[in-house]
Amino acid sequence: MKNVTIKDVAKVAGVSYSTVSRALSGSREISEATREKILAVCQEMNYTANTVARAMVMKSTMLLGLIVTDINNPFMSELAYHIDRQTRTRGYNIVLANSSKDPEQEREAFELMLGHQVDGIIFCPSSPASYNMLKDYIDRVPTVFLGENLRDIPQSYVSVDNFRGAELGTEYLYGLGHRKILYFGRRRGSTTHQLRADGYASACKNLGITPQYFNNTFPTTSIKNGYQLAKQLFAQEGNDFTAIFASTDTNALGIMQAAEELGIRIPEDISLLGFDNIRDASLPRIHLSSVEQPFKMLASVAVDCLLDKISNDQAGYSHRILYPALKERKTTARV
Amino acid sequence: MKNVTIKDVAKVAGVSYSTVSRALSGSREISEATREKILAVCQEMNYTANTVARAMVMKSTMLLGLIVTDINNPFMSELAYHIDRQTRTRGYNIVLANSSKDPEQEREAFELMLGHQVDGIIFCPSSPASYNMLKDYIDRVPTVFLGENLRDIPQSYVSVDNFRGAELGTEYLYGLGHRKILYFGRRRGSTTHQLRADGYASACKNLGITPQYFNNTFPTTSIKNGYQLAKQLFAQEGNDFTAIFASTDTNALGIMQAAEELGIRIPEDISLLGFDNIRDASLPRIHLSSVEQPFKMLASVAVDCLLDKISNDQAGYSHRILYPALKERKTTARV
DNA sequence: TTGAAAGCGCTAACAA
DNA sequence: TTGTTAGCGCTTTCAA
Repeated sequence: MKNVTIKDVAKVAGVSYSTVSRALSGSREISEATREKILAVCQEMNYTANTVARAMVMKSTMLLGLIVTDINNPFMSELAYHIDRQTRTRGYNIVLANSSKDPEQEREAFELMLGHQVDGIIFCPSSPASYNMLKDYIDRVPTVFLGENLRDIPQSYVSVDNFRGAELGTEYLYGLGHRKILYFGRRRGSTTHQLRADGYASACKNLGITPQYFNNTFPTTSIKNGYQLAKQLFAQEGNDFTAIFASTDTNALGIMQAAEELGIRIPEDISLLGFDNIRDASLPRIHLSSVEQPFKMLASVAVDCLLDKISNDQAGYSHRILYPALKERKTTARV
Repeated sequence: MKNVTIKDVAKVAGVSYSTVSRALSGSREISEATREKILAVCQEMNYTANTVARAMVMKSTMLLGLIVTDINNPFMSELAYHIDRQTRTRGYNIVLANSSKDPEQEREAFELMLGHQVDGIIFCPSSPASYNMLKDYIDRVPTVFLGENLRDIPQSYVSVDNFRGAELGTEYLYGLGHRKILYFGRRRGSTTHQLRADGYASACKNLGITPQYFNNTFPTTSIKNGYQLAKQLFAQEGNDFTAIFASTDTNALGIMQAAEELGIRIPEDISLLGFDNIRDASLPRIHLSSVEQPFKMLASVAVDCLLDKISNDQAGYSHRILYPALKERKTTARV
């Protein structure tokens, strides 16, 4: 399985190997005749340029690292898909790593990416705490954080406007006639979640309604956790709400599952609104209304931001906050 | 952002750079004292070995290509997750590419992977036709096909036993009392789909029931296509079945959507069985019964198979066919 | 046990 | 327009 190199091509074409390099790189300092001859030989010999060797001298691998918590998570695979599309058209390839939300694995992933000399990293952190832990790495390679709002951290990140999204959702529910809205899944240790809870609180205040919270006691958010939480919620006395605003779609799905078991009808008995608009939300029978993260846009802004950083070392950093939109489906109804 | 190299370390440690290399590679021809000193310096200087340079001389990048049709597809992201886990523990990283089921993009992906000198490729082809089209590439790099059964093609692949899976599903439905079972989504151009349809036919024959088919006229399988097909199915005259066996879960989801619109109740009016057991099948309100692909096992067998091939060029090829299992949920009921 | 030097496949500066 | 050569960061003989 010996690969054919530029030297093999040169030998066959009867030129020096730097001439072959020129032909391949589209240099103008070469005659049209030689170029064509060389290109023909390349074709014939099935020559594929060795990007690794090129990387050594160019100091660019055309590889971008993508560190996600879990590619299996629809939120992440949605982003990954768009990131791959965006970068491929610009000649970059993606090196993927899952962190499983484990800081140690995040560190490992960075280490690996650096070893592979990726030109930059798109990093979906497991929590804002990742920033401090990985600061040293981030100084060594252009990095943009994606998905998590890191507030005033001096690094580039792109995120949806979580505060505004929560306001939007609350206002929407209010518009449907709901006055008793429970915010489900407030969680510590995540700026994103903090902002969402704050947005909800702010909207409640403006609307003149009383905020109610049911907190997420788990360190992460998943359907399963949402389900267990929801069971607790529904089991407790004195509930008084007509709508639930779930902090994430996965939480909302957990609520649906609990409601289903308990015979609580959605939206007849309570309305349910999610946040993220993951693919699952649009599935038949689910039809989850949700505050939408503009995945494609998030991906493309993150990619642009990273490539900017790569081509211009001194560019500083930027925080790009995108607007969410409301996706109305069938889990929300007028009171 | 200049990276520290082995030479920088050597200078600080006061040794030659080949000594540093030895310390790092765990060579025994070095004194314990020097090794420790060097390792300490590496630590202190934040040295990360340049895998690219190492790859040049070792002729191994420790990179594996993963070509999927679409990482956004739960079937694929499921596999990708497990593949990443499996390979990471063995020191490999994943370069990801989406083909969008487009043969031209598959070719491009191979070209890119070869350029990056990946040590091997796990390839989830869009169709069996991919094999012929990409034969030349496959000769140049260890490759294993995943997900699609390529029958007697002289290349390694790992796949579930689609024939047996379809038999299993049919038998299960029969056991529930169903005698009129419609096979939904038979499609040309995919061995996988052919085998599933054949397995169904075989089971029908053994069971003494009459097979009924509703063909997929689209070139691909998706919820949307399944939905459109199902609308056609339900609109036609003379339907006579109590259960539908969908060729894939995505098709089944499409059927659910159509049934929902039309007020057809599942499983009260008809039972519905899927194939693949993608993550969506287990969602609340969906509860799709399905023939399960053992994703984790598929991934780990594919990884083993590929690493085998990489370490032993002459290993020939192998076809690994895994057993499916039946996952019973709530879309299937006794007649 | 350590150092010197060749070479992996390529690009780019310099010569011709 | 083309060829020669140095060198990217590393591993690995071969000498010392």
